Amino acid sequence: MSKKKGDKKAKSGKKKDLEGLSAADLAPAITQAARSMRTVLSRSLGESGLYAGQDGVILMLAEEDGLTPGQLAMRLGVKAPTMTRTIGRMEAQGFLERRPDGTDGRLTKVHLTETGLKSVEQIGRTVADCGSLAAKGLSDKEVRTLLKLLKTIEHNLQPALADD
Amino acid sequence: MSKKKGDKKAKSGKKKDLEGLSAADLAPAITQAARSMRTVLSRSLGESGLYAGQDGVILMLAEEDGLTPGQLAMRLGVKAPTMTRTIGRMEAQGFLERRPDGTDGRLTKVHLTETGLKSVEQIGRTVADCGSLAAKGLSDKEVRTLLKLLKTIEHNLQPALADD
DNA sequence: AAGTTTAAATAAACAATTTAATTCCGTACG
DNA sequence: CGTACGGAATTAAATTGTTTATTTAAACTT
Repeated sequence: MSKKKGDKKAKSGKKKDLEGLSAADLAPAITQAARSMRTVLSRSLGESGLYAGQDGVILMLAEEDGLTPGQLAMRLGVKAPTMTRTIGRMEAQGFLERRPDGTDGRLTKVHLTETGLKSVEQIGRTVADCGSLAAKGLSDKEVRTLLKLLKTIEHNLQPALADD
Repeated sequence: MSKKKGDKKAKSGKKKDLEGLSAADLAPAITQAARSMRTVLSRSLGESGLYAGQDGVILMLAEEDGLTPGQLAMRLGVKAPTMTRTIGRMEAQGFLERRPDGTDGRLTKVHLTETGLKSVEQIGRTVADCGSLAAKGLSDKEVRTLLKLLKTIEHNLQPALADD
C-alpha cells in the first residue's frame, strides 16, 4: 500500500510493468534519457576537445560550409544567441572561423578551419557510436520507430516554440 | 554525390522517408526533442515561479518528504553538485527547506515548505500537460512504446555513466 | 530622399549540468 | 586513542541553453 507500482488493474501482465504509464510520464522520461545521452556523448567528445552541443555545429558545417549563425541555430534547433556564443568559443578553440558576407553586411558566414575539417570524421564516429550504444539490443525497426516518435513529438512541440 | 538523402536503396517507399536513418541519428534526435520539451516545459513552469529541472525535486519530495540531496540526485538522474545548487535556489525561493539529520552529521534532509506543498498539484498538472501536448496524435500504445524504448536507452547508457 | 520597420548578430543575466577539488563527519584500524 | 579511509555535501570552474535588450544594416513606405 505504498509503491503504487502496478496496482491499476494488473490486466494481463503481458509485457513489462508499463501498466500505469501514460503521456504524463513523457516529459521526465525524455528528459532523463537525453541527460544520460548528453553526458555519455560529452565524455567521448572530450577527447576531441569539444563539448556536447558543439558536435552538431561541426557536422552541420561539414555537410554545408559557410552557413550563417542564424541558419545553424535554426537547423540545430537552438536559439540564435546560443549559437553566437558557441561559435565564439569554437572560433577561439580553432575549429571554425567567422567571415563577413560581403554582399549583406548583416550576415556572418561560418567556415570550418583545417583543424575543424580534420575533426569531422572522428566527431561523426563518436556521435554514431553513442547512438549505437544507446540502441543496443533494439532492432532496426525499433530504432526507426523511436526516431519516428521523437520526430512526431518535436513536430507537436514546434508551435509552442514559436517566438512571440 | 552530395546530399546522401535517400539513395541507399529506395526500397519500397513504404512509410515515410525514414529509409536511411539508423542508430547513428539517435543522439541528435533525442537531444533535439528533449531541448524542445525542456523549453516548452520551462515556459509553462515559469508561471509557478520555477525553472525546468526544479519540477522533479518538488514532485519527488511530494512522494517522499525528507530525502537527502544525494538521494534526490540519484533518483532524478542528476549529479550531486547539481542537486546542491538547485536545492539552494529552491530554498531561497521558499519552496523547500534544509534540515540537519540529527543522528548523522553528514546528512542533510530536504523538506517541502507550505509553499512547496501548495505548488505540487499545479506542477504535476503542468508536467503532465506538457507530455500530453507532445504526445498529441499518438495512441496510448505508441506512447507506451516510446516510454519503453526510452527506458531501454537509459538502461543501456547507465553503465557508461558510472562514476570512475 | 528620409524615416520607419524588419532582420541578423550580438551582449547581458539567469539556470542547469558536469567534472574536479574541498570540507566535514563517522567508522574502522593500528 | 589517534590516525587513516570513506561517504555526503558543498564549492569552484566551464559550457550549453533560454529570455530580454541592444546594435547595425537592409528593405520598405511616404
